[in-house]
Amino acid sequence: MNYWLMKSEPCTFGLSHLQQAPHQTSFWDGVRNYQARNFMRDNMKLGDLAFFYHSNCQTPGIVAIIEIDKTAYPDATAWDPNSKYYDPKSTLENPRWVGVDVRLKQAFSNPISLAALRQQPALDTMLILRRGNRLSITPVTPLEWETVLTLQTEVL
DNA sequence: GCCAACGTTGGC
DNA sequence: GCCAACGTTGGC
Repeated sequence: MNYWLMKSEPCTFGLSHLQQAPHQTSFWDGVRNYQARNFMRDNMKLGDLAFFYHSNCQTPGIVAIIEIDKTAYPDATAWDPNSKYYDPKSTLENPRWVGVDVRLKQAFSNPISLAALRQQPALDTMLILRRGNRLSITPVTPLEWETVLTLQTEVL
């Protein structure tokens, strides 16, 4: 099993959207970066766990744990001319972009802020904390995963 | 709103 | 294949 961190702007798709989705499950669409796509397409397995990270908002940070509910399949928003994710180079025969289904596993009652993550020396290696990193999907090591969990004081 | 850092594009 | 220009990201 693998661990991941998946980043989203809460005004576009945040924890509240996922909580209100049927079965608290949603297609993770709109990824338009090849490296992030390759992680989803090639490495994400059913049952993998990911941190749900809110970016570009008042308090950036990890707000929940989500689980990969369905492995990668074509992202239909790339075919929709009315979508802001439209990409004319993605065809039905040769889809360029993919997404996965994610299911909410645990919403943190106390989200772990970016500032709190930065205070942890053990998390220096986390890609999300690396200077200039912009990848919306990044792998997380088991050690990093456990370290983040220890910061989550609220148990259930 | 600012700006550093990065990815993508396209001319050559 | 190089690289300048441009667009985007995202913390602050």
